[in-house]
Amino acid sequence: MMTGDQTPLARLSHAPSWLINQASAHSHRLVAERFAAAGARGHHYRLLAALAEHGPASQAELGRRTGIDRSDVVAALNELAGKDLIVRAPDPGDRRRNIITLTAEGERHLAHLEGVLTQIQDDLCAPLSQAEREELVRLLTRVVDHHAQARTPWAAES
Amino acid sequence: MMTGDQTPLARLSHAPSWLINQASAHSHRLVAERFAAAGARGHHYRLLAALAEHGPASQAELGRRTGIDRSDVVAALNELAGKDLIVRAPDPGDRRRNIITLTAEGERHLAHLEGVLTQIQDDLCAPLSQAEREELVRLLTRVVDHHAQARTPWAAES
DNA sequence: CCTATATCAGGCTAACTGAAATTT
DNA sequence: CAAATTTCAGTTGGCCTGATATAG
Repeated sequence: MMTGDQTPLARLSHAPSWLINQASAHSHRLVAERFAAAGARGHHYRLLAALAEHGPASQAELGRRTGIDRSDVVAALNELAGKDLIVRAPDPGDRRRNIITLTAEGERHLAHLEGVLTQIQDDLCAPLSQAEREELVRLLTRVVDHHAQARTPWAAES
Repeated sequence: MMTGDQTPLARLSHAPSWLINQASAHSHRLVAERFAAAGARGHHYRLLAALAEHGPASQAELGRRTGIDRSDVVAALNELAGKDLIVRAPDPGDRRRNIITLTAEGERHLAHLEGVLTQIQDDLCAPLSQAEREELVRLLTRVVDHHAQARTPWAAES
């Protein structure tokens, strides 16, 4: 005892990069826990959502849409295919590619995960008002877009 | 060709948890790159900063201050001790503990890392005005505090 | 010849768990 | 006895590189 001083670092705790990392750690834990309870993991949701939103695609396309690395796309799709949530089929028009398609079961699973994610957002942003949540989204979007653009010049805006 | 659709997911891209993770990934990469160039890593800075700010402490105390896991504190302190940036000494008043102290070289190294971190913050928040940066810090602080408190009730406010 | 795709093998950091030995 | 501290061994997820075979 005699410590008593458990306040997090004063200077560090005002640093955006520290705050973002801390917030990310909490978000990450929430996502991991809740998705694990639903039998999924972060990458699974991203891939299913990308398929639902923009339709069937090659694996490379999915990687671009979701920001998931090509290697991890392969592994995650293996798991999703093992649960019959997606189907891999060769592209007749370009035999290098696999066309990935959502199955009916994949759509059901995705719908379930959407609900889980909504709850996660709500818990994560619990201390913020609706207006503040929107402001947070707006600010983070600017930051993320700025750096995403710097890293992937091919992803130029429309 | 014919893909053209490289827009990130519309729904997902408005989700706070996704944005926070993306922002964290960018921040993480910046920190890793810049700190690696300075011969350090994320945990090193946090530990050195905690020592500078609140003075010498046991390893468990450092873990609480910085949010770094007990196991990782051990490993990071080993590396810092190997560079003579900190000193481990047994606590005469409680022989379970090590008292960790910054060396003069550790203070110099920390000062250097502070500069590196300042630059990182600036690059990370480049697209935001000063007022927006403060707002971002304010919002994230609320979120982080809320979840930190839920997880570590021992860290009650003063 | 150069590029794109899918795949595999593996590295690295961060977050974490479990267990042990020691001390309080 | 229970609890705290340090330490080690090991897992997991996410991000990443490099190499390969195949196809455009």
